[in-house]
Amino acid sequence: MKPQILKGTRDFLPQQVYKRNYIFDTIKEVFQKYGYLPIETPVMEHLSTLTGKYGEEGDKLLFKLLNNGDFLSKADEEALANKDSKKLLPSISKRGLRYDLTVPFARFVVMHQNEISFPFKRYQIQPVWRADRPQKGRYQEFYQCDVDVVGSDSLIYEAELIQIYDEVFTKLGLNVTIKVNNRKILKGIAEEANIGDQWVDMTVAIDKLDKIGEDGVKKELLSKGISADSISKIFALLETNNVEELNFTNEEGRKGKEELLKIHEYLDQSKLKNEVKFDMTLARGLGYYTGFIVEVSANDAIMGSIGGGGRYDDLTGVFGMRDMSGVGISFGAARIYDVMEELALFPKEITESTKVILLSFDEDCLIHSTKVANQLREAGISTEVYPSAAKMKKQMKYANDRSIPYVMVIGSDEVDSGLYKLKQMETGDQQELDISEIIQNLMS
RNA sequence: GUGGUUGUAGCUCAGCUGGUUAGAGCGCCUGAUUGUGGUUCAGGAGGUCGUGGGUUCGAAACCCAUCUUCCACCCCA
Repeated sequence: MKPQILKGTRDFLPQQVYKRNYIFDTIKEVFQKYGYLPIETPVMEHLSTLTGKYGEEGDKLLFKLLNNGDFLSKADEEALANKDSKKLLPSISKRGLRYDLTVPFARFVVMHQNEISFPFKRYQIQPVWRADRPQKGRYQEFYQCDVDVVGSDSLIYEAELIQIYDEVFTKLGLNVTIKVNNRKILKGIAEEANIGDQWVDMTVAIDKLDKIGEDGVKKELLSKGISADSISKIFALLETNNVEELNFTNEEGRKGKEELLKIHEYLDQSKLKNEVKFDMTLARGLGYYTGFIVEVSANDAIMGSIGGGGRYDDLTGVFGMRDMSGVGISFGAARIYDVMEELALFPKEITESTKVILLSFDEDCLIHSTKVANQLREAGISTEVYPSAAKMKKQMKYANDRSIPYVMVIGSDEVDSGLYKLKQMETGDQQELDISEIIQNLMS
């Protein structure tokens, strides 16, 4: 049998796991500093929990799990006979893999509302699955790192989350641009152009501005039945780069403008290292965002967004809990990884595990090595023993290949004298020291 | 889901319009060096040409299917 891995999924080698953990650890450290609490949810959910939350496209990208047991005997016979997959589905699949962390979180909040205090600040780092066609930086299985707050509509959290983005990416050594906008502004623009009911169409179109250009967007808007008059009004408003200069005659737009200004006021109290840019063409797909929206892209690499989020006024509504406003952001760990790899931003130390390895000349020395190794481990030093008295060249090569920074060579002379040779692999320097000196050396 | 693209040694790739025994570089193994890795030199191992079918006297090459890679769209982290 030929070993194979599913498309869009990957194995992780030790070095890669170290690097990924470095990203996770950095993110967690910042999350915790702002008082966010960790939770986890199952990889599987009721299919009904997931469907209908991500739009029609999203439903297609959900991984569905076939029911266990004799699923065919319970299948919808009519749908089966007609080969109507869509109709057949509910009768043969009741479970699906989670598509993101936000919807399971909404379910979590409703189910545990009496066990948590609001505003509830949580973070969650777990894999999600999408049956998308894979490309570079796009996988079928990938980790998301989400931070959300539910139970408060205070704009302080919008500012806080931007600050978290800034802090995490600064720590990782990535230069990023944090683009912000507000769905209410987009609605406001649509209303100014008298196409309030078509604001979603408009939003989808202008989101593509940097991709298909002004003419492309105009064409798409026309095809949606939006008048040339409305289109010129929309573009007149989009010219504005400064939030303050935006003048709305409708309530929705004014509200969006006020919110953004307030967020900036809060942000003025912190010193951000990265640019926060108001971008009216930022739309973001997910249907449930209602106010603030944000997206992060790396400045020094060509990659889609490496993070995004926004506010959703009524996420828990579908689960029967009203008036629960939430705001959250997500970090795309796999893409951050790819960008950091491309820019060689991972510190060298993070992939180091074993600090020293003991090499022995014969079986007696090997026994002595295990004793020395235990002394080192007791001192908290990560130590390995080469498992046989193979040729020194072979043992050395192993240490070299594993990038173990120090080796100790144990022969009969060393066993007798209690003085061991400690060799630093990078420089090739070798010193003769006793065990306590070696411990001292390796601890520093 | 639509259109395109890719797959040959562990890795990166060459292999002419179908024609003997499928190559290179790097890596790997052994030795030069029986108490010391990285450099050098010598030798060696390693391939169902993604998989299944078809065309042909003959297929890595042509055709079909399928899986995979990457790209554009859609959407998104």
